[in-house]
Amino acid sequence: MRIATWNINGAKARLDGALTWLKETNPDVACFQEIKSSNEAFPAAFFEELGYHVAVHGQKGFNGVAVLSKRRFDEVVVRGLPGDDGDAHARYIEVVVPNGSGIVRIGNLYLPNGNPIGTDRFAYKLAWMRRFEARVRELLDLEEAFLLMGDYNVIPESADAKHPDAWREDALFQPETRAAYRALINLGLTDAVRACQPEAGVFTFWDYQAGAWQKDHGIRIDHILLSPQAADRLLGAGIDKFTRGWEKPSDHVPVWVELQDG
DNA sequence: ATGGTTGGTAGCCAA
Repeated sequence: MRIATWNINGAKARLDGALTWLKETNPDVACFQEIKSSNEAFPAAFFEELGYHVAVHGQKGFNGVAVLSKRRFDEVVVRGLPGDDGDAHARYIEVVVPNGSGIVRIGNLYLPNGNPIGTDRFAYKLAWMRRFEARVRELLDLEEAFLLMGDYNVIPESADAKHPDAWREDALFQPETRAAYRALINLGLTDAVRACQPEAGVFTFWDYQAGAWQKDHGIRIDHILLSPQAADRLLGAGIDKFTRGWEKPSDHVPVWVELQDG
């Protein structure tokens, strides 16, 4: 089964592009981030027409995540990242979908950007990452196949940026940010794209500004992390770079994995 | 060093 993630940067602005991409690549599951839409305003009916079941954790104007699945799923495990009842940002939704005779759990995340550094926004990013690690530890105890995918807003290594020095003062490339991400990997998760495309210069984001796309000034910040049981089933991973060249593109491109059916 | 662009929403914020 193909499972994909895409920061679409606005469900309304990207509706045509998202539908075109779904028809062209036909993922079994698609996770969207930055839908910038309430649950009510999310255009679920258009996706349902393509055969998807839809679960949304929306927020008007900012943030917001959604999961589309061709296989019917009953279980939305959580809406909103656990661990802080005072956090109103819609940045996490977790579902369980069928995979053959088994199941696969999918956490769809939109990790805080955290800029500028030295502000409460950066502190919020790091606190969010600590809460996320706590959730990952709970999931690992279940010893099941799960994927944690989305816009991590983390550049893991220098090889994940065309010009790493341009990001030295950025929240996405701070030592604390990278250490918090590394801590997740060190729990035993597999970075699917790293495993399948270990070369430098594989990017998922190009800024709208300053001709970043034309100059290939990209970064890799959208990731799919696999539990050991999911990694056992990994057949391939890739990036749909072609969408960045479309009319009215998102500044992010989709990332996907192919998993063996269970 | 600055400004460059896009999206959502209503005179700016977030990225």
